[in-house]
Amino acid sequence: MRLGETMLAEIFGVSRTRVREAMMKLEARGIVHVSARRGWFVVEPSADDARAAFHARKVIEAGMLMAVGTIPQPALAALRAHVREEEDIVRSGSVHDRTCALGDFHIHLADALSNPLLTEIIRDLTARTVLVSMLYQSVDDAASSNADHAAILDAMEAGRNAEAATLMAEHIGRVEGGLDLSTKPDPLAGLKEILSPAAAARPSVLTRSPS
Amino acid sequence: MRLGETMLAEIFGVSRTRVREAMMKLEARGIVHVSARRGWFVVEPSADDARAAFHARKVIEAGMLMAVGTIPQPALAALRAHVREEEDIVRSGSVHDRTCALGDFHIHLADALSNPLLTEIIRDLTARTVLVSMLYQSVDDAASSNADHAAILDAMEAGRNAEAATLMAEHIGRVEGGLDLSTKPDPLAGLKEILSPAAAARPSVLTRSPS
DNA sequence: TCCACCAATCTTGCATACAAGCGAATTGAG
DNA sequence: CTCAATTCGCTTGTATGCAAGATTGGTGGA
Repeated sequence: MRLGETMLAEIFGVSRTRVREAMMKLEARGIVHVSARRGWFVVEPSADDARAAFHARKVIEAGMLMAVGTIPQPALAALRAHVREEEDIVRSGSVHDRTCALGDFHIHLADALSNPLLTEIIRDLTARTVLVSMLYQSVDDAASSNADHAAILDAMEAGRNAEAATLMAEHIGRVEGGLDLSTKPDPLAGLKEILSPAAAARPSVLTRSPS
Repeated sequence: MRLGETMLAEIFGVSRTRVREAMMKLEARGIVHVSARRGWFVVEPSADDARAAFHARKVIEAGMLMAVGTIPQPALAALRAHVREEEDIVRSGSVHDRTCALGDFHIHLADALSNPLLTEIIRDLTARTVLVSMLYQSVDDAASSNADHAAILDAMEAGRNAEAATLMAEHIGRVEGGLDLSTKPDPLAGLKEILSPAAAARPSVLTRSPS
């Protein structure tokens, strides 16, 4: 999926300079990469890259849950509200909406439990794994993920943070397990929907750039 | 500490375009920031930023040790060699060499235990906390840090990963505790030495850019 | 008919030129 | 003497121009 500088410059009505800047920012976040004198491409993570991203998420998100002390009541309530909203979207939303809602849970969790720095790291890692899911034709068992989120939140509300951490690691492992990392990726499987203009009109914390 | 584009362009014999690109890469990694039409500056993390960076390191590095299974013998041997080298440098090296050697331990550890993605994240976070240490006049108890590293490695060699994780969290907490986060930072405390040409001649995994 | 080679075209990489804005120094008034 | 306002210079922000390289289409030969 090639992203030509000139093309993007025309689409957005800016000069190539600004397009290049934006691309290099995205490159630093691991979303696109540049092939010398050939152009910019949305990254197509290898199976190893995919495993690395899921492993990093397990380590960081479980570590975060282990490290946190008591969680403020309002934060728990906000997360519970998100999970409930998630449930609705899983039932009736589009693939894109489901993907965003499920990803947002992890980011909101990080935001509630930790600091902006870790949240940003988790945001980029989540975006990476979402990309992987698109590439490797995930089974996309959204209902199961939603149930996992609810269970994690249950443990947190009960003050069993260690259990929540274990559940989180298992949950991320389950998402990874739903992928077929043995076959070659299908380059354009679901990317078009994720990156479509219609999708851009419904922003998510996943696609929002760090402030 | 201002970094003029023109000045850097002359020093490195390239055009401002390339300097700007490099600066924006560094900005994405949280090393420098740009003030509109005033120039680029090495970041001066606030006390809150400093705490966030140490917290993130605790979560990630402890989480990594918790998640790892059995560690290959050669990796342990390499780490042991590093700790011994570290001991020599702590005894006889300059402040700069000590800082780099102590930081390198964490990066080599990540490299041995985990994947390139996590290693890169930890590298940037470590660079950030080193910057903080320079700014906030750390007590710089290098010998104590070296002993901590040895103890962490002891636990790993004995297969007590959970204990290693705890020790790591305590170690990072100790480094953080050695800082005086209540006073205003001294902008140029030790930065000049770290960023000096002489220092650049002795590269470290800390300063090396991600490949 | 198929393959190899060559040229034309398109793309990025990099430097330079111009515009816009912030800051410091100077000048004037109180 | 002090303080404020204005102007000048230096810095970044942005666009454009040119060169190097890769890809693709065409052509010639086997």
